[in-house]
Order: sequence, then structure tokens, then C-alpha cells
Amino acid sequence: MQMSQGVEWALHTCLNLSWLPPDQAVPTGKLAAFYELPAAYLNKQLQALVRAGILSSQPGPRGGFRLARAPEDITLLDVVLAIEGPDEAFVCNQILRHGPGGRPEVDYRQTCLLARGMRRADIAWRRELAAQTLAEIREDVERHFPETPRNTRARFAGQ
Amino acid sequence: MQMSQGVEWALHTCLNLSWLPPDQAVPTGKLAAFYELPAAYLNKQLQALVRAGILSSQPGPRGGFRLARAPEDITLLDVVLAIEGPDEAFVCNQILRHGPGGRPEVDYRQTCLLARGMRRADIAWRRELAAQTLAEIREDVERHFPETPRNTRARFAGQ
DNA sequence: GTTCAGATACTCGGATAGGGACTGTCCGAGTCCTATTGG
DNA sequence: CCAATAGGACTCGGACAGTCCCTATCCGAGTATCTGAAC
Repeated sequence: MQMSQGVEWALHTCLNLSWLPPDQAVPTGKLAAFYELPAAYLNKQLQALVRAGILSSQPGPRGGFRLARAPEDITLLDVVLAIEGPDEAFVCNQILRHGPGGRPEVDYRQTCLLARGMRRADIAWRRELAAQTLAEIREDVERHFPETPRNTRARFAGQ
Repeated sequence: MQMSQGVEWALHTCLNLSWLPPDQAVPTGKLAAFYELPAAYLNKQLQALVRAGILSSQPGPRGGFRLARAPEDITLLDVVLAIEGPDEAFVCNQILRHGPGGRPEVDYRQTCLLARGMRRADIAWRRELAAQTLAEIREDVERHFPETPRNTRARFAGQ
């Protein structure tokens, strides 16, 4: 099991956008050049973020992507779910239905205690991701690396 | 991101084995027939459990698989890691290294605050899985479905 | 000088190929059981 | 009757194809800007 690397791209890109003025749109090319990523593929991830309501897009000259809402209202879980989809990692295929005494009308995704145990872990994972907003991460970065905001703005302002 | 369905097979199989006397070995064919699973593919998953020290195998007639240690010493995390591998879901590819001011000698898997946030969630997930032992799950099942142990034993004893 | 229309260049969005991992299957190495034969 | 041996059947373990999703790319639809001319 391995998460798509698009998650990493999306997280860093959203964090970079959080340092820019809210009305500044950045096109895919500049966002990709920041980390030397393939622009067309990054664009695909950004589309998913737009569909999730995390980014807003604008076509044409002076167009690009910007944050659709405040960094305080964007959690790590929001970004991860936008890229990876809403389904949880462990999917219960209800093999108990094919076992001895299996009833077709029972929803074993709810009753199976193993599925419930896996769900408990998934909930803990989501709770931890939902507890971290983009604004908090940004503050942490500014505390540890004070020059990052200025460098980021300069990189996107240049040209 | 979706977990291999072999995890579900492995979990249920280990749980079934926990109801049998510790010296009873069950071959792949019977374990697969219990849930109508493809025997050869289930065997592949059981091999992984043997390599992880969760099951022990014995070839030849009267051979098969049995739990290698007590259900109290087998956690859900042990089974999941045996099938899925030890790596965590989010892998930090250190794209900060290719960004402005990226240093080749820095290990960004440790310093990147986004990677750290994702790691926090992964740790919470593993902590929750490690907190549930196979023995506790077994007791829960016996409490909710008292006839399950007898049915399981009968199914494996029959023939 | 101002305004309007056309052309242009730029950007997003979805549709289109390629590769790796999960899924599924098969056959060989090793082991235990059993039947037979000789004492 | 007992023991040894040879054969057979059974099981695990790793090696071999098929399929789906992630990766990567390209081109068309739409929009803001710029230029030029007309008023």
C-alpha cells in the first residue's frame, strides 16, 4: 500500500500558495518549476484540488490557481482526500458472507468486528490529519525557517 | 490508495486459527474453502504471514498452517504489516531538495514539517492497530456471536 | 484622445498511451503415511 | 507377528502470466490582453 506521490505535490503546492496574496493566481508552469515537477501531471492533481473546493482556477492570461478558502479552513485531511479519494484504505469485501452461516441480507461492513477494528484505526488516522490545518503548518515553517515566506514570494514574483 | 484484499483474508484466517487447538495444522485448501477463496492465492498470503513469524507451516500429510504464537501476542498491526510491508503509506520524496534553497545533504524526511504531519497521522494509525490483539477480537466475537467458535471448529474438524 | 473590434497568446480541462504493482495460477521440492515384503 | 523398505499421496514454497490503477503526456476549449483603426 503506497499513497500517490501527487499528495506530496499537492500539500507543498497548497502551502506555497498560502504565502502569496489571496488574489494572486499562479499557473501550473510556475508551480511545477518550483520543485522541477512535470507540469502536465501536476496540473492533473491541481484539477482534483479544484473539484474538492480547495483551489480555484482561472483560465487565460494572468490566470492560474489560488487557494479557494483561508488556510485556517484547509486541513491535511482535505488535501489527502482530494487526491486519494474518500474511500478508506481497508475495504471490507464481506467474505463472512461466503463463510458458514453467512446471511446475504447482513451488511458485514458494519457487523464484522475485524472491519470495525480496521475502521477504528482509519478514524484515528483521519482525526490526526483533520487536526492539522494548513495555517498551523505554515506557522510552524515560519518559526523554524523564517526566510521561507520571503523566498517563496520572491520566487513566484520573479517573472 | 487501497489496501490489498489479502489483508482481509489474512485477518479472518488468523482469527479462525485462534479457535483451534494450537497443535492443529490446517492446510491451505481448507482455509480457502471456508470463505470460498482461491486457494493458491491465499497460500501466497499465508507465506507472508509465516515469514513474519505469525504462522508456522508444516509440509506433508497432516501438515498445514497454525498460529506461531499466542493470540494475545498477535496484533492487527502485525498482520497488516506482514501483508502490506513495513513502509508507511505516505512516502516523502523530498521534493524540497529540488526547490529553492534545497540542500542535498539534508534529510528532508525528518525536517519537512508536512512529512512530519503525515507521519503523526501514520503513527496514530499504527498505535490504534497495535492496541488490538487477536485475542481481544476473538473475545469480542464470542461475546456477540457465541456460536461462532463451535461452528468454526466443526467446519475444520469435519472431514 | 477615446472606443470598439479583431486577433493573439496564454491557461485550464479532459482525453489519450505507457509502466508497475496487485491478482491469479501452476508446478516442483520436501515430508509423512501406508502397504508390502522379508525375516 | 514384527520390522524395514519402497511407493505414493499430500502440502508448502517459489516461479510464471493477466489485469487494473498510477504515471506521464498531449491537444482542444475558453478567456483576458493587446493592437490597430475608426470616430
